[in-house]
Amino acid sequence: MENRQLAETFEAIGDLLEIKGEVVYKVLAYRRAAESIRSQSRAVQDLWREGELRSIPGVGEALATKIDELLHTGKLKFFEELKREVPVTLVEVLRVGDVGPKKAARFWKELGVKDLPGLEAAARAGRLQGMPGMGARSEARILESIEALRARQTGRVSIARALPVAERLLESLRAVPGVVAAEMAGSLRRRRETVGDIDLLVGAQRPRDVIGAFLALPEIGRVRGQGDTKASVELANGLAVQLWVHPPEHFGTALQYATGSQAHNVRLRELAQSKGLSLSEHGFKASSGKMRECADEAEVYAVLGLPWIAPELREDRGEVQAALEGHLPELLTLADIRGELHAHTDWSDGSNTLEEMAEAAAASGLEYLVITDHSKSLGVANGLTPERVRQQRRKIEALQRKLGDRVRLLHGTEVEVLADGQLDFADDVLAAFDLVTASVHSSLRQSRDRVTARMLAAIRNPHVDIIGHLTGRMIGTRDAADLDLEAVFLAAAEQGVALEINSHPERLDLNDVHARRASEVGCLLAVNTDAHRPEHFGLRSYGIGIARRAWVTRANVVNAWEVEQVLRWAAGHAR
DNA sequence: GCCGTTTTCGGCCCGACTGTTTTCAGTCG
Repeated sequence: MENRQLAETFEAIGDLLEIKGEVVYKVLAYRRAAESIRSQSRAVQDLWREGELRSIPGVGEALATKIDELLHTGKLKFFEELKREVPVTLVEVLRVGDVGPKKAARFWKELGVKDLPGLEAAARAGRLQGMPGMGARSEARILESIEALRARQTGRVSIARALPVAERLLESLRAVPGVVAAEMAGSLRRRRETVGDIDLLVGAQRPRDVIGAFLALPEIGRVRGQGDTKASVELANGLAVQLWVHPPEHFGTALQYATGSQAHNVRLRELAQSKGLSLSEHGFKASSGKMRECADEAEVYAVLGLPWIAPELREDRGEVQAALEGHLPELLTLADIRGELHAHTDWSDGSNTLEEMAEAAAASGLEYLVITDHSKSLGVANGLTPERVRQQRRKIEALQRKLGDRVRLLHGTEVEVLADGQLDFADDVLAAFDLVTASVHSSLRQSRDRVTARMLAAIRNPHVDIIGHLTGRMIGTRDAADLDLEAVFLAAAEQGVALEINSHPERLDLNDVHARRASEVGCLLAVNTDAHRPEHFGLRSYGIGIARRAWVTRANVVNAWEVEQVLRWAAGHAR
């Protein structure tokens, strides 16, 4: 059983317990454990075999026993009994805005509502209004929320879709009179791979004026709520946006609060309490009632005795402890990247010529570019035969003479790892490349053992330098291949083979949790764009976000090295 | 249900907004 399934089980238990009316701290304990399991860099199943379940934060005696039962039998009696008590389909009702555990429980007990269609039918029939504390407006609001939920399909959107929208909104807000600062916050600022909504924070003396100006923007579709300091809207394009406005004097605490994550904020507030302070978005309140405001975010951390923590780390994955101990990593930045190791041209499935891609690389400030067109078996991508590989090499050499020292071109390949684990080029063909990336594009649904064996075979081929987009997942559309990641990471570390963080926003593969584990066991990484056209070089910032979320530093990122070091490594890491 | 340089028992973050309320519960982030 995978971490994701364990986390989902505990999450469902938390929801059902909450509907049942269990004490809130027990509910929170299940949720915290679920989140902790989700962000575990190792497979819980492995920890279980090693008897290390209790090392997972938030897992105590009771939950360790439950994990043990789940992994032994695939089932959990406690959960099965709970489902007999409370219909598990009620969990979907909680996803409706303005419906929480209390209302869900009452709809169920008093109206017999067991699932989402049941709730909708009850609302349409006017059966919700008239219940204590519920009027016609509450009922209409719930119907609206159900429709919004259906229209959005999945609740989360790609960071690449949300980020440009957020930037345009910030530009509009900065133009509003009285606005002295406007920043994005929330999961967007933390650079999660997908975001549930866009969170924006503005610093201004007269918040109400800013909110009025914001609600008048042409992009706004529907206003979900508004007050003196915050507004919640849905844009015409369906994205949800939240705006907070605070006076500049406490912009720092407000930005810290709005950035989250919630679990990170809870840690900070606990830390504040231990110093006799109460931390909120408005500032630190001493027991005397005296407020200490922070205009700057770094000051918030300083008051707590911490160095500033980069937003990408704020997931309650050990960053507060690391900050307390002075062990925060010096994170990779976009400026650290010197070269691109994975790019395609019209020789295979890219859109542009060698020369156009080389010019674009030079223009974007890259020192070197490795051309890695596909190999012959990837027919849909017009993969290269060995003969075309030789032709391409001559072209690249000629182009290099023309380019001079503006950008260094290297000849590489993205060679297919075939269904049987063989590579798509013979060893003598592979040996002639400057750099070899091996990737899987098909037969991703093979059994765990077979996919893992293919990857291990590729890693152990002495010519392979990098494994491209390891799991093959496409966010929201294709699941990751079932792989023994731990075995792959250990083999890659041993062979000195680098693992790619593919920056394409639909891939982001490795993801943050996996990249962190790979890095922990000593793997080299490469933050590549897999560019198929010049604009794609700009996607690297998304890969950098993942690398930072994975606590990655410059030293073990191959394309942060100078080109000569890359070539020495490519020539010599195999044993 | 978890957890411990205040504790192995008694705590467990903090505030805004909404709707339907004459003072607050529920939801959300």
